[in-house]
Amino acid sequence: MDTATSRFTDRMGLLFEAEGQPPIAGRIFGYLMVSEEARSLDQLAEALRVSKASVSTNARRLADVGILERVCRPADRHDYYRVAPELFTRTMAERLRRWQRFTEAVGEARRTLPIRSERVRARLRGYETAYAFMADAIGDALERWQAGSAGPRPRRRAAEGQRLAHGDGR
Amino acid sequence: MDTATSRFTDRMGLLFEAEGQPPIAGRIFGYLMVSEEARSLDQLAEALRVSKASVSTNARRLADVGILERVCRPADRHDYYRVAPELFTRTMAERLRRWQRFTEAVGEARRTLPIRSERVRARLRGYETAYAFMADAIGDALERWQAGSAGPRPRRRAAEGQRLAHGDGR
DNA sequence: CCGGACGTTCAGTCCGTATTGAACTCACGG
DNA sequence: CCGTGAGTTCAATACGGACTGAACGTCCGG
Repeated sequence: MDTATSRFTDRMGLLFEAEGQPPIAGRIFGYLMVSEEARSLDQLAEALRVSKASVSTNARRLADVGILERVCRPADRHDYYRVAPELFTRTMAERLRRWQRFTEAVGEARRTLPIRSERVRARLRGYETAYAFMADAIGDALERWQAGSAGPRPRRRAAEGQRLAHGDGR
Repeated sequence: MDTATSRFTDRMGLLFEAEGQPPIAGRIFGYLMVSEEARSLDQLAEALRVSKASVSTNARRLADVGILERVCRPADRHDYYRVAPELFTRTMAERLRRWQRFTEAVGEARRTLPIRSERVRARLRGYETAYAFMADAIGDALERWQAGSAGPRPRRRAAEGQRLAHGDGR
């Protein structure tokens, strides 16, 4: 693996670490992102210089979450992994679930906690509606995206995607 | 602190931990969410049964990130903390930044890595546009929320992509 | 039946980091 | 000037979890 790719995988490892996940998971993910074909556990272990045990557990976990996909080939005893085809919608859905967990916790608190202050009650209600609003918006956007990208081979890139300046943060 | 509230704060601690942040930070946040008034460091330390040192560092960090707000009262040497008034938009903006960091990493990889496969290039482009699209959608929703929360009941489901003027300086 | 090549599991180690008690700084009041 | 009370900083500790090497189970080809 060349040094540029290694830098990229390490960066992904850091991003994953910042999200509370093991760094190796991020590095696996990064490596598979820039891999043409699916990779076996041995390939991953060798490319990332980590034990096969780590690769095994982490890759499986990533597959459980829906970030990776395990693919088996006939007459081949290896397991291969690649980034899930529906990566974007899956991760977005997962993010949505986290927000909903937060919103649930707030809602349950508002309903069950002995809160005397009306101001606090109003505040909690405000959080609930705000986060519900955002979850709603994200759900809508997801649907729009799926509707747009589900069509037969979008020949032109979605114009919306180009509108946000996200580059040159260096 | 009653047991129900304690359960809630612990739950927040777990949620924060799942996000890769110290549990005490989450518990402070949870406790302040259901507090009528701002709380001093001592009050927090006593309510959560943790050292004042932890409360000090964690509360300050939360304030740095914009989740809490430190409020000083005249003729009172205590520091008080409360949840930031703009909590929702702040956390949402932070989340947006994280997505952009990811998108940046992907974009940089696409531009600088020696990728031979055209399929991989296309895949990375796809990620970029997808995540940029979502960031855009979230930005729009945020603006709608901010515009609406000042006025009456912003309850509105956007059926199709509706573009509002971006004022993006904040 | 073997032997080898897989992936998985598990005890052990190592490292980071959350948390703490104590020391420290600083401002104010007397 | 002290002494008190506030927040901060720091060295030490405890804890969790990531990672590993080795053992294990399993399937396949011979």
